[in-house]
Amino acid sequence: MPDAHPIADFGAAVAEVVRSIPPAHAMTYGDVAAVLGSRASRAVGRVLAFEGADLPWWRVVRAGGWFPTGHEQRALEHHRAEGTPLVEGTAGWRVDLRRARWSPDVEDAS
DNA sequence: AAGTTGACTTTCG
DNA sequence: TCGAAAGCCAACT
Repeated sequence: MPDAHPIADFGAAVAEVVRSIPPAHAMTYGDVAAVLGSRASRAVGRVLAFEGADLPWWRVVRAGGWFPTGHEQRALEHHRAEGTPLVEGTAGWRVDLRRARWSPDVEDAS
């Protein structure tokens, strides 16, 4: 698996996974953590808060498809622009994980 | 070295 | 079905 930069930190691994998410798709924090072999969903959020400046963090959502706390509006704008399947709920808009959920190990086998 | 925090998840009431 | 509590992992103090 060719990678331009050395990956040795949890944050770097999270960054790679998030970047591997194609448009119109999304993953949950738990899924990303599972890909890394851990359940550190919280640590994933922490990484996105720091590295997310250059990452499509809006493609990573909470369990159920809702956007991260405090960034719902920001993520919503991105998803509307990307064309991610959204569903309207009483609490607002959420990602339709039934269609948008995606795993990096399915198509990105390199 | 030990305790607290956090862009979370899951289970029990 | 909805709400609160405990659980987990990694980073920071």
